[in-house]
Amino acid sequence: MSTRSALPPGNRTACALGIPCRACSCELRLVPGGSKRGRINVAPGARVIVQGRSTRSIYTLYEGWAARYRTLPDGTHQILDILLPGDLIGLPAALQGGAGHSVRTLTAATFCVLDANRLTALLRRKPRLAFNMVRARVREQERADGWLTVLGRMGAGERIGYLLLELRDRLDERGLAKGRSWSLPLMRAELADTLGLSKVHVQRALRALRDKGLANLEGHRVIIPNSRNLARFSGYSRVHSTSK
Amino acid sequence: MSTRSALPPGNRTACALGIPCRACSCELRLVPGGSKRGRINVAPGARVIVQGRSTRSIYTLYEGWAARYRTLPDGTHQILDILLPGDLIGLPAALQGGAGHSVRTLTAATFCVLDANRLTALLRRKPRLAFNMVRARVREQERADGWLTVLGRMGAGERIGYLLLELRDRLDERGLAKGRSWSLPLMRAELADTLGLSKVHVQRALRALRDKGLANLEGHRVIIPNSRNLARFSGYSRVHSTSK
DNA sequence: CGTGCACTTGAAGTACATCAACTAGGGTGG
DNA sequence: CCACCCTAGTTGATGTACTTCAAGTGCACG
Repeated sequence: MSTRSALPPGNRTACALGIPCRACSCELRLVPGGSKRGRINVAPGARVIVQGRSTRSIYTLYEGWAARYRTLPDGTHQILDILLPGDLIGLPAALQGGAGHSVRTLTAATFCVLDANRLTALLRRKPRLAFNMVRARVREQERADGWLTVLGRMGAGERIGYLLLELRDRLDERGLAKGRSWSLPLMRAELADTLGLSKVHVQRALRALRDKGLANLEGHRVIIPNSRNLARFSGYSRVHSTSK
Repeated sequence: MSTRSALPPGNRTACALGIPCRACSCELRLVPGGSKRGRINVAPGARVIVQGRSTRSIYTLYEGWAARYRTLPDGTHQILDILLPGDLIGLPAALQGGAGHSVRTLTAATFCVLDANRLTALLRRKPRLAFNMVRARVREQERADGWLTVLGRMGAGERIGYLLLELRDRLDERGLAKGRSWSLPLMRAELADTLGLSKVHVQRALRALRDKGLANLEGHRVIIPNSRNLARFSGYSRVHSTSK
């Protein structure tokens, strides 16, 4: 657990609820009537949210990586989003009594647990909090729009480049980017399920990217020699984090 | 304009803001400090929101169809969503000072215009309104998740079936579905841009669907002989509208 | 020292895109 | 009225990006 980096204290931009944080990204104790329940540690591969089931808790990811995904009738998966420290988890499962997706950890992880009822009550009473959450949801939709475009219109190499650059920027916003080489705890199959490709073809596209000198993924270590080149190639452009 | 159907008065489920409606789906005059500005009529093909530009207004579509889409550097398009009467338009352009997409009308259309500043002020003061909007955004994300899965994992025929069924259900929620035959004001090129396919291949997949007796799209008239069959084929399942 | 799993590479099939030709309405000017 | 064009739709032929099946490698763990 110590090798993975948790969200640095005091990071507001990454906080899913837009609330000033001290000890942790979801420090709801700072809010009157706060609803924090505590933290839980979870092994890699554990399912935190199960497709179709409702929950009485909402989570924020504090440390480690997770994936939000949908399982199809034929048993295949589509990963809808890679979740990083600071991300909010379980809003639909709590608000709508069941989500159309599951969430499972990709690494060992720590979650902050919030009481769903108390959070929704809080949302009703605190317009500022709800407003921040609307803004956060709008921003998430913009990100989803990007992925719709990627899956609808781009080839395998572009998809991989887009994913790598977006992950790097999201890590960077959270103060978790180390430089031009960083660790990506995703297996080939999980990359494939994210990108809408087969495992085999992900492999070939990775090799092509390496041959072109655009990106290098050996083992689980990412090296992007020139991110501007890769951005141009893959059509990625950073979306500014809504300041404040 | 008279042939297109507007949102029936009093329809709450389809109201983008979750507010009881009387004369119109976005009747913000019912809310204290309401921010309605009036309506505008727009010709088919007009751009209401332009990618990258901010707006001082937010809109709801009152009558007609529109498309939310992203333009790529090479000039191609990806349609991110088909907008129907009752849908909210321009939240990112107003809240974030610029959206990553454009919106253009597919038919002649009428929009209700809201003042963005006054709406955001309202959101800050009225937690109930903001809470409703969070719920609406969460539901929209679930819908976007479905499309991510469709584009990532499904073939051409399934994509078309999914689109037709989802549109029918969304029209139905709004009281605009007429029966088993209805009008779809989308050209082949727009279908292609929605589905992440080429115009030509959309054509072939349509023919295959007709040959299988699953769906019939002649001109701009849709006939689905047995929607359960089509739903099974295309992996579509209706998401219940959040009651209340 | 096998046994299993992630990864890698090769060969063959399929679903899609692209290019190109043709058809059918719908408007316009003569 | 017809000759004209313009655009949306349709169909055929060919190319390509991706999938699937299959075999083999390297490493971790008993």
